[in-house]
Amino acid sequence: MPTETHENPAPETIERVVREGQLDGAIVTCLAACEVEYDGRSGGYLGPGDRLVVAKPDGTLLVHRPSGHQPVNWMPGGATIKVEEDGGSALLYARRSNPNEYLRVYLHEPHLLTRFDADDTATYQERGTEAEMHEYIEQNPETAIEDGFRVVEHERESVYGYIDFFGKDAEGRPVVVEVKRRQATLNNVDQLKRYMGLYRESNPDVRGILVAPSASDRVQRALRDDGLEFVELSEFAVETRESSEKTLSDFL
Amino acid sequence: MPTETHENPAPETIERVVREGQLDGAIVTCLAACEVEYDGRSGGYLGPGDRLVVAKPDGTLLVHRPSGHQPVNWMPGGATIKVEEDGGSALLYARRSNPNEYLRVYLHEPHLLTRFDADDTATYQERGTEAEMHEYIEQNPETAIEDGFRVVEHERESVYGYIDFFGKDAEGRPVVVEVKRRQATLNNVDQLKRYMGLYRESNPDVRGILVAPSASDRVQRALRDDGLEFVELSEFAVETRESSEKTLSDFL
DNA sequence: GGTTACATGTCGCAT
DNA sequence: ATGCGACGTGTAACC
Repeated sequence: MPTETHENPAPETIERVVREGQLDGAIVTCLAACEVEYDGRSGGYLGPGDRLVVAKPDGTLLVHRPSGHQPVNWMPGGATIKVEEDGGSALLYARRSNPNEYLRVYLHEPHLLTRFDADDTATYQERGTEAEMHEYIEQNPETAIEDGFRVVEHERESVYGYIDFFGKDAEGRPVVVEVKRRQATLNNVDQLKRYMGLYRESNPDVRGILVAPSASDRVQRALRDDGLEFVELSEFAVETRESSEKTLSDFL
Repeated sequence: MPTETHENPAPETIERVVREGQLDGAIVTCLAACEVEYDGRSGGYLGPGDRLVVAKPDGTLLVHRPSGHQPVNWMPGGATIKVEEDGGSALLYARRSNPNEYLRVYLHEPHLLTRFDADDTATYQERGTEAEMHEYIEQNPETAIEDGFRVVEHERESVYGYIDFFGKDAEGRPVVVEVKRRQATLNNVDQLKRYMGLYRESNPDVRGILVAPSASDRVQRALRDDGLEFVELSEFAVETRESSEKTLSDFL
């Protein structure tokens, strides 16, 4: 049994289990009434309440409330986690530098402490990233962008940042392409405009294309107003994707 | 005791505890060897391994590996969580629409199942947000920005969104101020440029200032290239903030 | 370690 | 519901 549980653990038990867990590579969780205090890039205080506290062996510390996707407080991996005594109860204390931050969890009523010697070597396989879109464009430039388009350079570095694709159209005009995997935003238009600034001065003929599965009217209008273009790559839209209810075997 | 634990729970137990937890507002966690499958905005597959699975009563489902701040897979709040039977073992199934997504967690070896009737009504109190920086600028415009600067309008609404500060300099020229609480990015430059576009047409004299604790050379150059300015507000840099090691009493 | 840009970002707010 | 910007964003890639 790779798990270990302690009901209503004493402060010394919490101290020992957390310390050993950090050393042995085990996940330690605590279901507890607690109070939380954070200071660093920002600062915050959370009054008493019941939460799930998770201490991972890489120094990650999470405090989860009964609702919400995100932890209300946390410390990213790399922090050092310790347990101190605070007036008869245990205090989880995580600290890191760069930036200098700390998180304190006062475990007023630790109901359940668990240790899990988790062994997890699998690598996560991901689909549908922007990288896949890039690959598709690189291998099907004419289908993806337009007839006669060819890629000259992928991920071109410039003074203003990285350009997704730099290419030429059928008539030899230079084309700057910015790719987004989600519906395009005004920020994305700005980003393309920023890159355009590099080329328009020396060559007013340069074209700029924003490639995305969709774009709002406002974005499409902003593009037109600046002489830029939008190419809809609907193959990568989420909505239109068949929700095929794959089963596990499809992934193997 | 607001917690309940089940060692090596049977699929029916998992089904019951998760279902009841969702109804009663309890956090249910499971330490288990599992396999995970996700499809929606992106897609992914994670082979067998030991993880911490958390089901919150608001529909949040989290799968945490032994390291890393973020869950490897998740479903945000609002999803419906169910447990199905899959060849003798339990399958946690979360689904939501808009966007259409699902997450499946095949609990091959559920070591420990816990239920926590968490009662958490405290509100999180935050300090050090961008709002504080705005307050500082509003109350110390000349120290923060430059001699003779005065705020005409805070959070001015424009066609393109809200401008942090609209003001006048010592010579009466209009000034658009964009405030960032972290090191400025190229995106922030873009944003300021977008706002500037509104005013430059009618008044080419208008100045644009990006205020942030720091900015890279490239960002400063991008600003200069567009006739914009950078003001370093180092008072709000995290590094220089004294890490004063407050205690709990300081917050009360 | 710094800079840059992506992310299943999530979250909150305003239309 | 959708659009838009902030976030203690985290995270990887590149230098």
